[in-house]
Amino acid sequence: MAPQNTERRRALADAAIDLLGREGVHGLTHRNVDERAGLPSGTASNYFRSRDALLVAAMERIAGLHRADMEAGSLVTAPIGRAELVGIIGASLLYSATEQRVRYLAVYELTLEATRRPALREVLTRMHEAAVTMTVGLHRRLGLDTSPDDVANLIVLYGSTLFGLLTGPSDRLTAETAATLANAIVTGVLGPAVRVGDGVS
Amino acid sequence: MAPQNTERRRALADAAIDLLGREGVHGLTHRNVDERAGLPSGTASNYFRSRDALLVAAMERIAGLHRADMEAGSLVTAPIGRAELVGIIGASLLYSATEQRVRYLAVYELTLEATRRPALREVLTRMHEAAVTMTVGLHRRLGLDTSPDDVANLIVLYGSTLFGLLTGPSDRLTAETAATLANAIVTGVLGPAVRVGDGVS
DNA sequence: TTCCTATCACTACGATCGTTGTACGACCAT
DNA sequence: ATGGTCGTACAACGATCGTAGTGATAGGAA
Repeated sequence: MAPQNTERRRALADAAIDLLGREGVHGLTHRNVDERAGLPSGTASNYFRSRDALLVAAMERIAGLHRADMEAGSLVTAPIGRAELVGIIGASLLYSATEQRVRYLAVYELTLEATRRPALREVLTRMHEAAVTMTVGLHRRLGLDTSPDDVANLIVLYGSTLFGLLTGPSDRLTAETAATLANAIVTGVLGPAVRVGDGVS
Repeated sequence: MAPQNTERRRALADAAIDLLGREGVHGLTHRNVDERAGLPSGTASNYFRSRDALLVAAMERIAGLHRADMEAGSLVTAPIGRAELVGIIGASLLYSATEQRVRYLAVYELTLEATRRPALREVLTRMHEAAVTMTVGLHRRLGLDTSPDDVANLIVLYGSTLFGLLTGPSDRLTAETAATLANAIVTGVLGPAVRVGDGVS
């Protein structure tokens, strides 16, 4: 019988995330999760009956953490312009690639794994859709009229860029690089310079 | 003693790549490689004494294939402009994400794994440097004076974007998306097009 | 020919994998 | 207190893992 104890489930999911980010998919085993969480062996296997369930739990936990981070970060309410958007994106890139490095490495491990696991893919898709919705709302609150399509493109490009930042040489992991990339993302998606009727191509 | 038979090594490396792309790092085992290559079990273990060696071999084989593709693709010698560069990059993105999907999924599996394996990381770094050198040469031959730094940025962004394309929903895998992304990459790195009569403030 | 050496197919080993099952203990309604 | 339910700890299963080692064989040197 699968226990419900949510606190312990969370602890196990956190351990799984840590494991994924540090050791990769290949290192994610029930026993390793037990060990990393400091719980008696067999516990993870007890809560998540299959390896698939473990992966899904990790992904869902990350989704929760990501959402919390986004909500905490959306305290900026003043109307902003293009430059400030670039600033926010750049800062977020740097934060995710350094402070939350392990977490987002785990995300990309799971992203790759989702290619072959329908269960994971579904969670990932939902997470992406939620992110788009939230970000559109955020942009509105910031006084930006970015279209949902453009927001989706920004998010995809953001995610891709973060991957590059995480896996690239560590000397590239600077505020400067992040700023440059953020500018490239925004300029690339939204087109040059902010004008009334913005041009896409 | 480790056999040298280069043809068989290549066959095994190809099987490893296929396995990485289709089943992920977790699916790469000596025995699976044997099976996929249609060789008696024990062969892969014979040629590549450790799992690490297998991963490195796969990475190096991909580097070779990638280089070959690049050289084959650089037959375009006429001087080109910004639009044509975008076209080439877009076509390349689409080709890599569809025709060579498995190969490049393998690349990203290895990229993530390189985070934790010095041997792999070194191969990957060399591969990236070679790509920059080659691409700079290609740009020169095409009549473009893109700076090495910009080329490096283009490559990083290209790689990141390809990751996004490979792992995103399959309905995004179109020539149109590829073209849009290619334009975003070029515009983002090289800045907005410098055209006469363009409304750049 | 005969010997030698490199290459090969194949086997063996201990460790660890994912998963399932069972027995103990805490808790709650009665 | 008692009976029953649920969470937990732990053991055990067969399968598969990474790796090392063992003969057999084939082709050139002597």
